[in-house]
Amino acid sequence: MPTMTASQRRARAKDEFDAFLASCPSRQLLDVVANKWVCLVLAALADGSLRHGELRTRIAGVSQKMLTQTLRELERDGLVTRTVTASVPVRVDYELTDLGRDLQQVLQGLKDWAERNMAQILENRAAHAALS
Amino acid sequence: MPTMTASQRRARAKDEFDAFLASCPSRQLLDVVANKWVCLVLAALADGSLRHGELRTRIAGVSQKMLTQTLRELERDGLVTRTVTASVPVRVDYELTDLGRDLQQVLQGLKDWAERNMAQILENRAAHAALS
DNA sequence: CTGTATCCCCAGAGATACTG
DNA sequence: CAGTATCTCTGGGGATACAG
Repeated sequence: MPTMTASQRRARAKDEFDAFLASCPSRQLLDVVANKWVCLVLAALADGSLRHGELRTRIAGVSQKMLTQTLRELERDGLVTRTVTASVPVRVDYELTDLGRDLQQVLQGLKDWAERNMAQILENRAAHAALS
Repeated sequence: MPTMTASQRRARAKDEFDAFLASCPSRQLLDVVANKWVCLVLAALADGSLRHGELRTRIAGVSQKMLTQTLRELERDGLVTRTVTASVPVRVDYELTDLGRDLQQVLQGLKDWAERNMAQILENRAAHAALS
């Protein structure tokens, strides 16, 4: 029964391959931090806990949906804590855990690099566009 | 003429807002490095130049299309150089520029962090899943 | 070997409206 | 205020075929 066998084999191979990839630590971290909003939330929380609404204000451009979604991920991964204060209205604070703060330090390195070298990159980009 | 005015205002506001955001250096860098393939290519080139095909082999899972596309971006931004050796068959080598090497150093910090702490994150994730 | 051109699909992200 | 639930739609990215 050759029908579909080729594509099935490919699908199978791909699955095994994906499983292999999924076991690489740095790729796993990439899946977490190679995400705009994750980086921005961690940066926003760098200097203290913030409420949901404060985060929304600080991180210009984030939709309410993406913010909540990102916070859920970070909470699940033990990078931020979520504290609910039962009052009216409800108050929810988010704060970096030790692990989260540690990761943020590393990300801060990236931010510093950006501030030092982004201009150069833009310059290269412009030069490249000019002669093309 | 109130018709469409509200949505037009919103669209206008969004454009201005996007323009504002686009001027932030760290966000600009995020647009570059918050990309799986960019990180992986830079990592692959960390210890020397590689040919197109070698990159393809080293970076498991990258499609030919995404590899070329990523390399074009990196070249445009002055992070890698592309050297064509006219022969049969053609040989093309890619190598980090000084700027690219510098950025890679910072990214390496992320990789190191991943190797140290990814297990902890996975543990947190599992614990969180267990009690939900 | 290296790279371009096409087609196509679906996950991701925004918009909107509603609940505790 | 904080969060959930849907709907929609685009564009990123894989597969494929072809070219220098």
